[in-house]
Amino acid sequence: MPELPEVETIVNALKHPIDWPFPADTGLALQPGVVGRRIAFVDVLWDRTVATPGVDEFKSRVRGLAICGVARRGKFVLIDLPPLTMLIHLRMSGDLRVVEAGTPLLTHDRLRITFEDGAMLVFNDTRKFGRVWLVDDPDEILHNLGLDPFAAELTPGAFYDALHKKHSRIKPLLLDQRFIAGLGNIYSDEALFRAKIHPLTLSNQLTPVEAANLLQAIRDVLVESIARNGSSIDWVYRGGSFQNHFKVYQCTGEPCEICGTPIERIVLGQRSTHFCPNCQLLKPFA
DNA sequence: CACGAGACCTGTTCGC
DNA sequence: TGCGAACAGGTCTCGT
Repeated sequence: MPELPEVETIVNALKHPIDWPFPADTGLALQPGVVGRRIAFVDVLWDRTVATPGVDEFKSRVRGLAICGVARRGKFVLIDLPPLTMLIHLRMSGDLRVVEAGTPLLTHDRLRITFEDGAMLVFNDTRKFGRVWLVDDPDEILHNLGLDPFAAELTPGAFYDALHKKHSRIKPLLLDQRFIAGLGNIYSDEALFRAKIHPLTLSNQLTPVEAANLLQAIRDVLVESIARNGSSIDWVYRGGSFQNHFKVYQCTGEPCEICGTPIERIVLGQRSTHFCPNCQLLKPFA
């Protein structure tokens, strides 16, 4: 489920007061958080979930550490465990939940952290793409990430300059986490639609006004999604509702909300790409 | 440097 | 009904 709004929603939930009661279901919004809890032990149910260090060292190094904070960087969840940092990437199907003592494991649980008070933080990941790192310095893992879309340094001018240093089609470029950190397939398509930019447009063909519009569209769509706890699709359900506000993503064949033209789907960089062929005209290559 | 293909995984949905 | 193909929120690596 994880693009920036979904990760942000999960991180916000992990920051909840730890004395909140556990809800009857596994709903995200009402679960207690983890900040302040101390780790008793860790169960690794799928070894490859642990990216670094080795499973045994991972387990021994986190034992006894207390969580002092939780944050997001791009699509990474950062768990501050002085003197270490745990990083979690949910990839395609990862999910985190906090459960009370005695709660049984679910089918696709891959890693479980049990705290001294009995509560548990569980990483569930159907497709096994998700990874967890334990490092001294988070920059070991994050050093290649681009700016966060909300970073103050990412001014319209800076965004325009970055676009013009590249000669890439804009859609795959937005998915490149080294270029900008946090966008995925949904929000790239939705932002390009809002900015009326064709996904095949070359990045260095965008004008300053188009660049500014695109940056604003990215921020707008992310803010709106975060306000709705992100998007929930198919069997990966987190209680978000932004999927009800998609304008193009998975709307192939449906009329464009602006002009009525059927939304088209193409494959770009091996990812489904959705756009309105009338609102998002492709400029002739210069 | 830019891009496409293949890997890594499991599950659901679609088409015949 | 059955069965294989296509597809799914991500990212890495390799070859051209």
